Amino acid sequence: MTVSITDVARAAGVSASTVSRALRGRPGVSDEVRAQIAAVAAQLGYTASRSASSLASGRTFTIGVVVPYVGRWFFGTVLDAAEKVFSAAGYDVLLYNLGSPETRKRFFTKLPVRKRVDAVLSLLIPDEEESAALRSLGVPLATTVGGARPGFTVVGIDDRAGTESAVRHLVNLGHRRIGMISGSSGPLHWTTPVERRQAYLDVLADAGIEHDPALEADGDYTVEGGERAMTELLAASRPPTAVFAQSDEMAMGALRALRRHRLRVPDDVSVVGFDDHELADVVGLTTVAQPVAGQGAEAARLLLRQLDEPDADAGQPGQVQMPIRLVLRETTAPPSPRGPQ
Amino acid sequence: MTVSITDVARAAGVSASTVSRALRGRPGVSDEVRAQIAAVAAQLGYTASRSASSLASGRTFTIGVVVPYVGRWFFGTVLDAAEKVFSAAGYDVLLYNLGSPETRKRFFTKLPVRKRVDAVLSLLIPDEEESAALRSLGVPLATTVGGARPGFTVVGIDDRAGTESAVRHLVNLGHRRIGMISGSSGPLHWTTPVERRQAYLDVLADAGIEHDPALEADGDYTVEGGERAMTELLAASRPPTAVFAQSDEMAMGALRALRRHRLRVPDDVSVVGFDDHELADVVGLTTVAQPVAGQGAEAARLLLRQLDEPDADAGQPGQVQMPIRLVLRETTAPPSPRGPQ
DNA sequence: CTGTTAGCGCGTTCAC
DNA sequence: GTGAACGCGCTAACAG
Repeated sequence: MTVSITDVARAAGVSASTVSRALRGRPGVSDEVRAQIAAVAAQLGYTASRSASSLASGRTFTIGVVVPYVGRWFFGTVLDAAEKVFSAAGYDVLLYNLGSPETRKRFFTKLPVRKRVDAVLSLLIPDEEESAALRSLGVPLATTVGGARPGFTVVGIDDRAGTESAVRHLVNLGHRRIGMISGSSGPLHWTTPVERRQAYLDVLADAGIEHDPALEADGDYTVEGGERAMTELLAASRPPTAVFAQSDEMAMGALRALRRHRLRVPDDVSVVGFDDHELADVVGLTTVAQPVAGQGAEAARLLLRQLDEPDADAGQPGQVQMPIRLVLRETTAPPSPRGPQ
Repeated sequence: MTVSITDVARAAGVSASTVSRALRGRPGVSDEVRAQIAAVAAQLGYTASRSASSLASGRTFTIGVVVPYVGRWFFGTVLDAAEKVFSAAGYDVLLYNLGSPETRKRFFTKLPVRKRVDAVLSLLIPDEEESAALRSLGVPLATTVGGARPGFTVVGIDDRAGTESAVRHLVNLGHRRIGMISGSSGPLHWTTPVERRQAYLDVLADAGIEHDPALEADGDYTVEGGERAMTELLAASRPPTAVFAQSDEMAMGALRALRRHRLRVPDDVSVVGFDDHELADVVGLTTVAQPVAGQGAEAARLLLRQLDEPDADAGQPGQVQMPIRLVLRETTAPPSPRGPQ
C-alpha cells in the first residue's frame, strides 16, 4: 500500500539507485531520465522513508528542540521562529516539552534524541550534567537562554544592560523605593535572574539608594507568582513606589495585585517589565523589549550553518548578542508625593 | 562511536534479538538475563536507533502535530497538553508549524510525515483536499478545532452554546446595540466563526433586537485585528454599547482601542471575549471559558487509544464535546444611559 | 528461553 | 550515465 523506491524504479523502468540519485538532485543522471522519474514519483505519490534514508545515510534531517513549557509566550514565540527557519531548510522539528522535573530527568537520562536528530536547540538551561549529556550526542548544540556554556552556540541579550535601563528609568523618575520581582526560584545555573538582580543592585548603589531586602520577592516567572510577589511587597512596612519585574508576565501579575489593592498605576505605583510580551501593549506596560522571535530564528540559522560547514567543528561555537531597548508606555510615572498608601 | 545493539549483545554474551526482546520488555527472556542486559545497556549508554527500529517494525512511536501558529496562546497551550500525554506514553512529537500559505501547501503536497508518524493531531482546519491528503497517510487522525469531518476524531466545544451565553449575558444587562468582532477572514471551511455568528444572530433575534450589519467587524483572531475592528465599530453612526469578541485576543485589542478613544470599560462599552486566555484575568475580561489544555490532552488520549486498539479501525472516529462556562469579570455592566459617547 | 535467518527501504560504493 | 551488490541497526519469524 505504501509506495517504495523500487515501485518507482519499476514504473520508470530504471533501477532504485537511479531513482535515489534523481530525486535527490545528485549528479550522474541524464536530464530526461531525471524528469521522467520525477514525474513517475509525483504521480505515485512517493516520498522517501525518512527512517530508511536516515539509517542508510546517517543524517536524519531532524532537529530536536527542547523547551521547558511550550505554552508560555516566550518559548512559543522562540519555537515558532526557529521552526520556520528549520522547515524552510528541509528539516523537521522534534519537540520535547520538559515541564516537570520527572520528564526532564527522563529526557536527559534516556536521551530519546540519540541517533534521531542532527542538532539540538535547547530553550531551557541545562545544568552541567545535562549539558554533558547533550554534548555526548555529538551534534551541534545551541541555546537562546542563559549565559555561555562549552559546546553551545548561544544567542542572547545583554541582561544587565536591559535591567539597568529599566531600573535607571525608575530612578530618573524620582523613585527611591524600588522593588524587584524576580524569577530566582529556578535552578542555580540559570544565570538570567542573577544577572538581572546584580544590575538592579548596581543601579541602586549607583544612585546612592540603600538596598532593602524587603523590597525583593520571587515571582516564579508566572502571572500568579507575580501577583503573589507584589502582594508580598505591598505588605512591607514601607512598600515600594515602583517595581521592576524580571518578566512581563510577572509584571502583569503585579498589575493585577495592585488593582485588587485598589492602587492606581502609575499614580500610586510604577511598574516596569521585561520582554515586551505581545500583550504588554494592551495593558500599557512599560518594558524592556527583546527580540524574542529574532533570537529563535538566529539560533536556528547558526545551527544550520554548523550543519553545513562541519569544518567549523574544532572552533568554539559562537555567541551572539541581540539588541534590547526600553519601551515607555503607561505604567511608569514619578512617585506620588504621599506614597503608595 | 555510537553503540549499537550488537555491541550490547557482545558485551552481554547474548544475541542481538535477545537484547531487543529484553530491552523492550517482550516475553521470552529470563529475568536474570534481562537484568544483566539492562545493566550492560545502561553502562554502555545504549539507546535503540529509532530509524532502524521503525524501519524494521513499521511503528515510529512518533506523532505528527500540525499547528497554524505555535506562538499563539491557544495553540501553544493545546500543544503543551497534548505533548505531555504523548511523551508520557513514550511517543515523540514532530511539530509542523504551518503559518503561511506556502508552508501549508508544501506540507500537504509533499506530506513529510508520510512513513514518519503513527498518528496526526491537526490543530488547524484542513480543507477537503488537505483532509484527503491526511487520510491517505492511513493513520489515526484527530483535531481540536472545527466541526465533524470524516476520518477525524474531533474534540471540541459547543460554540453556539458558548456564544449564546455571552451574548445573552449582554442582552440581560440591558444592551440593545451589541456589536461582534469576528474572526471570519479565515478559510471557508473553518466552521467556528460561522457557528458563533449564527448563535449571535439567534440571540439577537430571540431578544427582538434588529440586526445591524454595521455592528459586525472582522478582527482576524489577533490583538491588532481586534483593535482595528473595534475602531471600525466606534466609527458607526450609532456605535455599540457592548461588544462580543470571538476570541480573547481580539477582545484585548478592542480594550486597547477603547482606551485609546478614552472610553471607559464597562461604563461606556461592555466587552465579552471567548477562550479565557491566561491573561484574561489580568485585564479583568469577562469571557467564555473553554478547556484549552483539556482539549489537547483529550485529543491526544483518544489518538493513543486508537493506536492501542486497531480493532476500532472500522468504526467512525468519535467526537467529544468539552464543557464551557461564562466567566464574569469586570468588562461588562449595564449600558450607560447616555450611550457610548 | 534463546540464537539464526531474513528482510524493513534506502544510500552508497563499485562495476559496467 | 546506469545497475548490482552491500550494509545501515533493528525487529520478526522460525528453529532449536
